[in-house]
Amino acid sequence: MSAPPAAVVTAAKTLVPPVPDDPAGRDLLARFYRALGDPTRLALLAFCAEEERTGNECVAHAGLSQGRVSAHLSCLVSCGLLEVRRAGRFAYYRVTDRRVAEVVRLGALMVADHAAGIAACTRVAPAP
Amino acid sequence: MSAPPAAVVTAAKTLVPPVPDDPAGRDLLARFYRALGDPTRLALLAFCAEEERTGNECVAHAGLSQGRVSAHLSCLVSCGLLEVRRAGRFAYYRVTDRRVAEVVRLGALMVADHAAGIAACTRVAPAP
DNA sequence: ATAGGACATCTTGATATCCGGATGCTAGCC
DNA sequence: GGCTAGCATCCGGATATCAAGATGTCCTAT
Repeated sequence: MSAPPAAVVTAAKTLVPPVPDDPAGRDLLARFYRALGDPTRLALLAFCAEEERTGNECVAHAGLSQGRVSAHLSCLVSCGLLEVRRAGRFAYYRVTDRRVAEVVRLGALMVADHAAGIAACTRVAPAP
Repeated sequence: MSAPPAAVVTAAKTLVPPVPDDPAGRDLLARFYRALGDPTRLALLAFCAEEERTGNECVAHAGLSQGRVSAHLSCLVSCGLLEVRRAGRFAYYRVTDRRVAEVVRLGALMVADHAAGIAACTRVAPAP
């Protein structure tokens, strides 16, 4: 009798990264989700998913101060959720990674099923 | 010529919820991702994905105070990421929704591609 | 009935994150 | 050269979230 197909098992483990075992890896993953955990950034993601947008367009759409929107956009870019293209004095932002839409789609589906509980979750502190 | 298949389009919109237009909906979605945005909760999710775990087992695994771990577990339950089964004085926690694993898998994939940027992202404030 | 274990909740600090507004930097126009 | 527009970054101030430790509640065993 032959040994089990170890190579396949190894490949599966590599292709499907679980929650990391090391604290540093978990912290990175948590940071990634926190980048998605702000309503303004979600609105900007949706806005830049439709088509390429300039910084000023994003400011107008978000309705916040220019400095704050710029910081949000920088966050989204460095976390890999948004891409930026520089041309002259303009910056064009856009969603290019299909996985972003997938993550948002799954999140929206789960929120639809648990809206009441999520709204009630204070995450640790009681309501004032 | 006939009208476009409006029914299909409507169905698609319903089946694939995008980022909500209303601020309240976006806030709910953001809250959901923030539930995933903590290293301790991610560790608990992974722990309870393997098999059913009691509260005390979770406390031992997380290495935090019992009260804190209980609050984290409550958060995960009310956000639909974890399910709880009560039996006597014990509480058994478990991941049952396949979408949880999907969201985590996608997040881990994106983190693998943007680890450096995520680690550098301060989300708004400069490094101390 | 009483004692002890398993969970949930409350209180009190310490941090992280958010915000508007001011300041700085570079590109394009007169 | 001098000016203005588009972005990025810095500066406090307000709020949300996290953590430990104490306290309360319910269940089980003696």
